[in-house]
Amino acid sequence: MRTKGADQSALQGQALLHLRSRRASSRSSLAQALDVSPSTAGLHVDHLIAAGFLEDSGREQGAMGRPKRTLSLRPDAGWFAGVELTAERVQSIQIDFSGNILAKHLEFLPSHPNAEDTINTIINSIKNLDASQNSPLLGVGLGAPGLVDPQKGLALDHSLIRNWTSVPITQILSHQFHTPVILENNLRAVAIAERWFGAGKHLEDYVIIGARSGFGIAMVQNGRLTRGAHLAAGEIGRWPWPLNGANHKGTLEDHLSAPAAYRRLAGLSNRGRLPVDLHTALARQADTTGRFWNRLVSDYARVVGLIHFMLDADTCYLHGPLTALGPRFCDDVAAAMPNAFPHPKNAPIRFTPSTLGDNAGALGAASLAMEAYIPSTD
Amino acid sequence: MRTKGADQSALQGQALLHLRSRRASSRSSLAQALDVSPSTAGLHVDHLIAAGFLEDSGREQGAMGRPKRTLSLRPDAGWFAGVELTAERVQSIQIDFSGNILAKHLEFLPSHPNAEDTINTIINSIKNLDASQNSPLLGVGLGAPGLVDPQKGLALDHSLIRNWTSVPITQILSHQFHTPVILENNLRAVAIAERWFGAGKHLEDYVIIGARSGFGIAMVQNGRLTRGAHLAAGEIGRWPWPLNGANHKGTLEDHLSAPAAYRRLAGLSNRGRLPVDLHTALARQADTTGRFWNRLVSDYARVVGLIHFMLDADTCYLHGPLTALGPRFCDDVAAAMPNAFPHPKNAPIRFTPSTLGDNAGALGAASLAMEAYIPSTD
DNA sequence: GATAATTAATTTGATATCGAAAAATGTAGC
DNA sequence: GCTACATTTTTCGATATCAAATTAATTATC
Repeated sequence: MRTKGADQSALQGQALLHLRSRRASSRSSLAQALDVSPSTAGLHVDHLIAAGFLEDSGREQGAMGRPKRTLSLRPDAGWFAGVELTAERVQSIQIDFSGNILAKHLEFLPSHPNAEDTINTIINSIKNLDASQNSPLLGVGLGAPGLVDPQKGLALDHSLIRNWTSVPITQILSHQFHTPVILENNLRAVAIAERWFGAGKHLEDYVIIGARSGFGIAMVQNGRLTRGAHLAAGEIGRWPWPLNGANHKGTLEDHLSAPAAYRRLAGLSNRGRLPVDLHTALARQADTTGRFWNRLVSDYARVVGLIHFMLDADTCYLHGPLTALGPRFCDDVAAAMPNAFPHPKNAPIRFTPSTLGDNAGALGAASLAMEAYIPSTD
Repeated sequence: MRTKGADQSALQGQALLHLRSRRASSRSSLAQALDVSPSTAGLHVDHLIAAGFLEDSGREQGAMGRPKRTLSLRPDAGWFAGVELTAERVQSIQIDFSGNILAKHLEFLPSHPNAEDTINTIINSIKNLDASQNSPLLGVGLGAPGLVDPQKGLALDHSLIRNWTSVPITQILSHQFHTPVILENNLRAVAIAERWFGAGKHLEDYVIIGARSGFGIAMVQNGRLTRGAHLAAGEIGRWPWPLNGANHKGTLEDHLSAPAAYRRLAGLSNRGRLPVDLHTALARQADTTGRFWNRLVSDYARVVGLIHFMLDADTCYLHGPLTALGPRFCDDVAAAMPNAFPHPKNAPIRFTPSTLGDNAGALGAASLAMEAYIPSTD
C-alpha cells in the first residue's frame, strides 16, 4: 500500500515491537498481530533472523497441534538511548534491543545553563551510557520540557535555559551519533514509558497526571499521544485556581504542583523555594488524617474528576514526587471524588501512582526511539 | 499489507473520500493523497469509472505540463441516509454520492416513546427520503443520544425512551435496508458533519461544544473521534457547577445547557420547562449588554478556557440553539477568556458558532455512512 | 501403536503494487 | 513552427504479498 521497500522495513519494525511487547511470540502469532498472511510473516522473520535481530528460541506447546517456534529478540543487536532533560538535570538511560534496562546516568546542569551547555551535557550523558561499545546505538530519544515539535525535531521553548528557542536538537544529535533521534515533550514521553514499562501496557486511553515542579497532563487517546493543534495539549497547570476565581488570582500549578503540595502538607506558606531533597522526608512525615491532607486530597479529586468526565480515560496515573506519598494518596483522592461530583454513577475512576520512578521520562524517551526503530535487512 | 481484496476496495473507498473532500481531483493527485504509485492510482480509477462511481470530467491545465484529467463522482451512483435521534424527534437527511444534500425529513416521536415506536419512526423516516427510487441506498448512519457503541452497533442507554437499553439498532436497520449501518453518538456525529460540511474541513484537532437540552462536547484529536475508554468522553455536563462547589450542588448542564442559558438570559428562575419554540424569540430579545448576558458569557468563557488549555484544539465550535444568538456571543466569550485565565499568552483561542444548523446531527450521521462506504468493482 | 485431529510453518502459483521508463499533452521561449 | 521543458498518465517488467495447498509436529482417540 505504501512504498514497497519502506513498507517492508516498517513491517519488520512492527514485528519487533509486537515481539517486545509479548503481543506475539511466533511466526503465526506475528501474522495475526501484523494482519498479514502466515507466509509473509514467516518470510520477514527469516530476514530478521538472518540479519541478527531475532533468534529461534525453542518451542512452545499449545493445547494441541504443532508447537510454536518461539522467537526472541537478540539483546546484543543494539541499544537505544533515552534522555530526559529538565531545567536542572539530564537523566539518561540505556535499554538493549529486547527492552532491558542496562544502565542509567545522571548529570546536573550548571545553575544558569545556556543552550550550548545543555546540548553538551546531553551528548556527554549519552556517551557515558555506552560503556561496552560492542553493540551499536540504534536510536536516541529525548524528552524535553515545554513546547516541543516532534515532526520538525525542534525544542521550541524553555524559559529556564538561555537561548533555548527552536533548537534543532534532533539534527544536532543525529549528526553526532549517526542515528535517528526522536524528540518529544518529557511528560508525553512518560506516557510512552507507562505503555512499555508500566501498568498501562494494553490501554488505549489513559492519562498521566504530572505533578512535578510544574503541573501538566499527558494523554493517550485511541492509542496515540494527544499533542493538540499547537503542541500545547495538557497544559492545565495554567488553569485558574480556584477554578471559579477571576482576575488572575493564581493557577492550578501554584497549588497542586509537587513543591506546592508538599508545602501545603507541611502547613507552610507559598513563599520561598522548597528543596526537592526534602520531598521524601516530607512524604514520610505527612499526616494522612489532618486537614492539610484532606484539603489537598479534595483539590486533587476535583481536578482528576474534571479530567475523568471529560476524557473518560481508563486510568489516570500520578507521576512525580507525590508518588512518594504511597498508594494511600491516590486511594483517598479516588474516594473523595463522589463528594465533588453530583452524579458519580457509571464512573469507575481509576487513579493510581505510577510504578515507574524518577527515570520514567528517560525511559519513555528510550521507548520512543525503540518504537521508531526500523531495521534494515539487506 | 492487509488482505488483498479488502485492501483494494478500501483503497478505492479512500479514493472516493479524497475526491469528495477535494483533497484530490485527478489520478496523480489521488496517488499522492493515497500514498500509492501513479500506476496503482490510475488502475483503481479505471475500475471505479468502469463500475459507474466516477467519470472523467474534462481537463484542468496547471501552470505547465500535461493537464490533469479531472475526476468527478457520479451523483447518481447511490445515496446515503443520515438520521439523528433525540428524545423528541427523528431528523433524517439524504445525500447523494457526491455529497449533495437532496432531501430532509422530520418526524416527531410520541410523547412517551418506547423502543419499538422509536425504531419504527427511524425506519419510516429513512423510507420517506427515498422518493425517487432510481438510485440505490448505499449506507445508513444513525446518531443516537447517550452512550453508544459503534463497534458493536449497540445503542446502550437512553433514559427518556422506554426499554431502550442495548438496542442492536445497526442490526435491525441493516436487516431492513440491506446496507451497512453506522452508529455513533449524535454529538460526535455533529463533529463529523463539521468536518465534511462545516468550517472544520481540514482540521485534525477541534471540539464541538454541544449546548442543547443537555451539555456535552465532542472531540476530534489526531483527526479521529475521541470516545474514551467507556464511550463516555465529553460528558462534561456532569461537571459540578460552580466548579469549586461541593456536596452535590448542581451540574454544569443545569446552568449552561441551551434551556438554562435562555432562562438565564431572560432572567427567569431555574424552575419549569422552557419550550424550545421560544429559543429563537428569546435570542432576538437578548440584551447583549446586560448583566445576565455578561454572566453567561463569563461562565462560558471559563468552560471553553478549561477545554482549550487541556486539549489545545484548533477551534471550538458552538453547536445548538445558542447559535441563534449570533457570532456576538462567541466573540464575547473569546474576549472574556483573558479575564479568567492568568496566563493567556500563546493561547490563540478560537470559538465560533457552527455554520451548520439544526440538521448537523443527521448530516454527520450521513457523513459517517459516506466515510464508511466501500465500493465493490467486480 | 496406528489414525485422526489440531495447530504451525512452508511452498507455490496468482495477483496487486511498485519503480522506472515511455508516451501523452500541454506551456515557454525563440 | 520548432525545440526545450514540465506535468500527467500509461505501460511494463520486477517484486512483495496473498490464498490455498502442503508439509510438519504435536496431542487425542481408539
